[in-house]
This record gives sequence, C-alpha cells and structure tokens, in this order.
Amino acid sequence: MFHCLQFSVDFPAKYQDWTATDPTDLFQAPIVKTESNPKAHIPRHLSQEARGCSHLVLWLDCDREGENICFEVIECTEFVVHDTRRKVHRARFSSVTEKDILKAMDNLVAPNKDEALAVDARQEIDLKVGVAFTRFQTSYFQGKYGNLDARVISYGPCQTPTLGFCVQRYLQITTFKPEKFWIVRPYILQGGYDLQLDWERGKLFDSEVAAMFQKLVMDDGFVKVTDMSEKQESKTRPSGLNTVNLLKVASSALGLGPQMAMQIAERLYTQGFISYPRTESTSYPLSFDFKGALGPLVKDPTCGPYVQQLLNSGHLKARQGTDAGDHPPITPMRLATEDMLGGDAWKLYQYICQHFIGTVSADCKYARTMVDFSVGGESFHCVGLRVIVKGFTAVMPWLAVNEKSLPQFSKGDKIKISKVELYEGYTTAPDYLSESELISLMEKHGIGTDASISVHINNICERNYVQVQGGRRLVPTELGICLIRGYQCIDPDLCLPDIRSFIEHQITLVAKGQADHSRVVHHVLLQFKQKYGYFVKQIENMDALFEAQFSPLADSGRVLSRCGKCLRYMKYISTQPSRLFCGTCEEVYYVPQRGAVKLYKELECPLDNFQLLLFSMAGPEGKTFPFCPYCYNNPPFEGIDTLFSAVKTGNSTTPGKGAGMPCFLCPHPTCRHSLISQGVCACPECHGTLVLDPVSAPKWRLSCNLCNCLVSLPHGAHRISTTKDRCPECDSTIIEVDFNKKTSPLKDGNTLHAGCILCDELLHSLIEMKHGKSFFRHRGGRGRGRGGRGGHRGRGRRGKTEDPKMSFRDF
DNA sequence: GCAAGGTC
Repeated sequence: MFHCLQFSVDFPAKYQDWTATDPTDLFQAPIVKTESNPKAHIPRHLSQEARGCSHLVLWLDCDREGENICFEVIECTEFVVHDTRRKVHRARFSSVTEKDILKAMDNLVAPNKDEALAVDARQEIDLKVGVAFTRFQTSYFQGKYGNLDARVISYGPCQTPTLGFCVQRYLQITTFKPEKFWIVRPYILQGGYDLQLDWERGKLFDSEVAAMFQKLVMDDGFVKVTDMSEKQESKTRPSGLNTVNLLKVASSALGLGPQMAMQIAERLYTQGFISYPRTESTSYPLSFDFKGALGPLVKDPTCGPYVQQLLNSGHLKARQGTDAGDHPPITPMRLATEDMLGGDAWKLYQYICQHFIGTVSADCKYARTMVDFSVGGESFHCVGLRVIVKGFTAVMPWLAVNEKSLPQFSKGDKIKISKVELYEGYTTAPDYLSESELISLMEKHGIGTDASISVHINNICERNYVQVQGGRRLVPTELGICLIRGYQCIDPDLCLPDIRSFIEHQITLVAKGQADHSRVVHHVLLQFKQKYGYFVKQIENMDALFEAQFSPLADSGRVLSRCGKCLRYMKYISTQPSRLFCGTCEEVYYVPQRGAVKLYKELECPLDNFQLLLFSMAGPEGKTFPFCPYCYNNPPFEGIDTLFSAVKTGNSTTPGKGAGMPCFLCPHPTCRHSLISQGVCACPECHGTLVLDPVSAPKWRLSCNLCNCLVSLPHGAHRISTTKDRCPECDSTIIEVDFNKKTSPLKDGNTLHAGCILCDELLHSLIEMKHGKSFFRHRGGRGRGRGGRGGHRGRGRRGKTEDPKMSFRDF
C-alpha cells in the first residue's frame, strides 16, 4: 500500500535557469513528472512486482490524492484500465477494519480518472503560478535592495493568504485608535459578600452621560431585587480530536509550534502510542471499540481512576462530530509514561489521552443564577455559577466552569449601595494573531490541509515574513508587511484566501467530470497570467513600499572587487543571498552561498576582466576555490552548470571522470593530473592550465581550469595543437588550429593557422600577417548581450494588462 | 533559489 506520491511536477531543464526564462513564459511551459524519491526506485519496484500479475487492486487513501496515485501506480505497472485480460480494480474503504476491508474487496470498482485529473490540474496551476510570481518578485527586489535578508521572496496560493491573515491583524493593531469609556459600577454588601453589579448598558463612551447615570444611582442609594432566575446549562464534551484541533491546542496551551507538534505526533504514531495523526474527522465510526481503547489507560497513575469509573459506568458514547471519511480521530493506542517519551512528546501524548477520555465522558452540567436589580431607573445584574456534574472537565480541568456563589436574595429586597464607582477605561487593540487563531482561519478558508497547514506556517516564518513571539503570536516583519500591502494596492486578489477556494472550485469541476481537465487548466492559467502581467506592470506600487523600508544596494555592503565592465569597485552584500553589486552598471552578481568570499590574488578573469574571487565554504573542512563572479552568473559554456551545482552541493567532480572536467573545488595541481596532459598552455591571467573544453567539441574552446575563463576558437576548428613557438611579446605558447575545408571561416580553408591567445593586438597582427583575419576572440567579449542576474530591467514585462484587477471567472 | 500535496 503506497501512501506517498511517487512523482511530482516540475519544469523541464530548459526552464530552470532563472535568467534565461521570462516567468511569463512559464504559464504555457510544458511540465514534466519527476520521481519524488529517485533513490527509492518505487516505479521500478512496482513494475517488477506487477510482472506476471493478472489483477491489480489499488488500496490507497480514498480521496483525490489517493485516486491520483492510483493512476501513477497503473502507469508504473503497465496495466491498462478496461483491459479484459489484466484487470485494474479500485478498493473503496473508509477505515482499515476487517469488516471494511472485506466489504471493499467484495465491491471493487474502477479507479476514477476525473478525480485523478483534478489533482493533476491543481499541481500544474500551483506550480506555474507559484514559480512565476516567486521568480519575478525575487529577482526584482533582490536586484534593488541590499538589506532585504531574503534568499527568496516566495509567492504561493496558500502561503501568501496565510501571511495575509497575519498582516491583516497587524494593520488592525496599527490603525486602532483607543477610545475612552465609562462604566457605572454599584457595590453592595449582602450576606457577607461584597458584590459588584454589572450594568445592563455595558459601557458608555460619553463621560458626562455616564456621570449623570452615576449620580442617578448614587442619589437613589438602594438597589431593588426585581427578578431572580436559575437555569441549567451545559458545556458539551469535545468530539474526537483531529489534526487541526491538536495543532491549535499544542500551540496555545503547550507552546509547541505546528511543525514541532506534527513531528512529535508522527513519532508517537510510528512508535505505536497514538493512531494516525493526520485526519480531518472528529467522529468515531459506530463500530469503534471505546472499551478497548480506554483499557490501557486504566493503569495511568493520574487519569486511571477516572477511566476505571467511566468503564464501570458502562456509558461510553462519543459525541458526533464530522466524518471526513479519511481516518478516525487521533486516539491513544497504548499506555506511555513520562520516562518513555520525555518532555514535549509526553505533554502532547497526555493531551491526546485527556482529550480522548473527555470525548467519551459526560457533558459538564451547571446552574446559572441570575439576579436582576434596579436602581435610579437603571438595571443591573449579577451572575452565580454552580457545577452540578463535572463530566469531562474532571479530566480536562482547564475547561472547568469557574464556580461563583451568590448570597441569598428575595424578590423585592431593597439593599443599600455601599459605593458607586465610575470606572474609566480605554478600548484596546487586539493582540497579534496567535498561531492557534491562524490555524482556525486557515481551516475556515480552506487554506492548506491537515497535513500541510503546519508547512505553510513554517514557510512564512522561514522566509522571514513573520516571527513567532511570546505566547506563539505571529508578528509580521517589514518584508511581510511590504509584500501584503503591495498586493493589496496592486491586486488584492493575490493575497486573499479566495484565491485558494477559486482554484479548488475549478478543479472540483474536473473531479466531478463536469469540465475537461486541460480546458480548465488553460482557463485558470490564462487568468493568472493576466494577473501576473498586471502585477509586473504595477510593481512600482509595491516597490514604493520597499523603498521606504529598505536601503538600495548602492548603500549596502562593503567594497570588494573590480567590475570587468566599468572597472570600478563593486560592493559585496553579505545578507542572504550574498552577492556583488556594481553601482555603476547597476548589475548584481551572485556568489556561492554559505561561505566567505575574498579577493583572489588581485587576478582578473581573462574572459571578462572581472577580478577573481576566492570562495571558502563554512566549517573547518570547508573547501576553497577561485571563481570569476561574471562567469559564475553567466556560464561561458554548457555543462558548467553541473560543475557549479557540484560546487554548491559540496560534491566535487572527480577529475578523470565526466569527460575530464576541471575540478573547481580544488585548485591544487595534483588534483587535476588527468587534465594536465590535455593542457595546452598556461592561462595568461592566473597561470592555471588552459585545457580543451571537451563539452564544446568539435567546436573547440579552451578553458582555464583555475579561474574558469574560456577562450573561444572559431567554429569549424577540428584540431588544435601547441607549437614550440613562443609569442615574442608575452612568451605564451603559440597554438595551431586545423580546419576542414568546408568549415573554415577563412578563404584558404584546410590550412593551419597559428596565434597567441594572450596578446590580443599581437595576436591580431600575427594572424593578419599570416592569414589576414583574426579568429582568436574572447567569447562574446565585453558587453555581452546577456545581463547579470537580478537585473529586473526588461524582464517579465510581456504580460497582457488590459484587465487589471479582474476578479476570477469560473470555468 | 521557486508551489502545494503527500508521507515513513
């Protein structure tokens, strides 16, 4: 039985380069399914298992996601739906009990393609919308501000509305204007009690009027008992515990964040202490064995006696909740002690036990006594509370009714007022949104699921949009506030929770078979693409907020190295993501992350004249390698990305393997012995070895294995070799290039040409001398077409913008 | 470097 997705969607490699892809193109880009966990070889395993099988029975969660996985499995096993020889069956069940399983086995159905397609649709929409907006706003703002401290400025149809809730509360707080109010509070002494009476009018916002009422009451001096009543009320026991409620309690009462709470709950589950912790249901199935579940808890030292009492009473009935058809509520499965679990896990386990016992307990019953008074024409009252049956509050004492006893009164009594206070107070702003309130809001608006709510909250914390403060309240950061206020003034739809429900509603049409999958996806994406276009066009409105809050790149960072274009010094910005900024060219150059960057021997890259830098990875064993900031951002030849990603992940490429790629991680000569033999001559700038770049063969190029620079040879060169000749000017090796007749750029083709790669002018004259034409040229040379990263200019501005803040249209 | 959804 497979619960996890084997595949996830992504863009093909062509679209992975942020600089080479306009985000607006992502809306029409193809998508590919990739194995989520390639090392697990799940598709291979499924395919092997299915060999020779005549029937495939799919036992997966009975929801849309489960249906989607069904078709993944079908694909891996090479079964075909409706094939008469090898049959595909879907088991539909709502719980994993013997009865249910047998029933499902006897009633096998066909898998539901529409539901699976709805999931495909959601995946594609979420991917394209999220990635397009994220790439655009990340590039735009990172290219402008130095103290943003954000590796990525993400956007998503779940995370952004989640942030929206936090900022909405923040804005309520900041725009709140406290108001003064007054309350008339008479006090009486009766039967040994000093009672404060509550005013029917609550509070008044006019001090003169309030003072007038105070005078009326004082002038009268006696309260008269006008009525007395008692009625029985009850507090209902909780229904079964689902994930959302567990997370709320964990945050508000146990001080555990959702991420942490879920991790602990998962561990308790795998260790067998509790049932499956991801469930929406608060209702137990009718057949649920409460006696069996309570049994082990009898031995618990604290609630044991109460549980025994419950079992003895024989009256065990859980309150009806909602049955989402997924899993039963979270229930303790076996007894644990504090020593077995320790700390937070114990607290969470204890709560799960208390909640479960509460679920099968009686309701709490209590009597509410109300005494009404009149004085000077005004009405007052006081309330008494008396518990009749503790019920579930015995095991969940924090929910207990606070008893309040009252003295005896008789109707018509006249009692002397001891004093009349005119209480003066201020209305107060609400507090920051608590995590528990946020979870409630997310649940109410359908943002995220039981399994993903904690992830979204964690996301907005990690992205530095909000911070968790005391009492687990979420305080938005300047970045978070700017983002939401920006969406609000450009296109509020982007941060409203409706954006999620809109998507959900559209894909539900697919799930129900009422609309065609690809037409719905196209329809929804078209609308988002228009919104994207308008957002890009209006980004200055959001930028105005950023401008007021953050400092421009030019004012950030410290001077580090020289730019190869303008030859002025660039600044190194160390806040995430670390990068170089050339104030003159207004260009950003990213550098390898999580490490130190310093100048490398004041050497320059011969390709672009940028000063070389030395990167040292953090940690005692941190590797060190030199690099050119320009080449790092503008890979001079295909395949270099692989090298850089190796650098980023810390996996050195092994020399000798992988077509003899140079090792960028280790500039030490012994590490490149396999390359030395291919070496042509010394790099004129850093004296590393220039080697043939095997990636580009037969279009030969030379690359320096040390500073990463690259020298292009003319197209059609099919063999090059070094000569014994030295350049008279710089003493560099003279190289000979051989052309085919067909491919030669020169008229005389099929001849040997020679030149020095170092001395541009001499080279020129050498070649002109010999052949009348220069063919050694730095690839692209200065002022190449492709700009550095992060420059937002001219990017992503092709979206259509006719219909700015259009609201979503249903399919 | 990017979304949201699963999960062990």
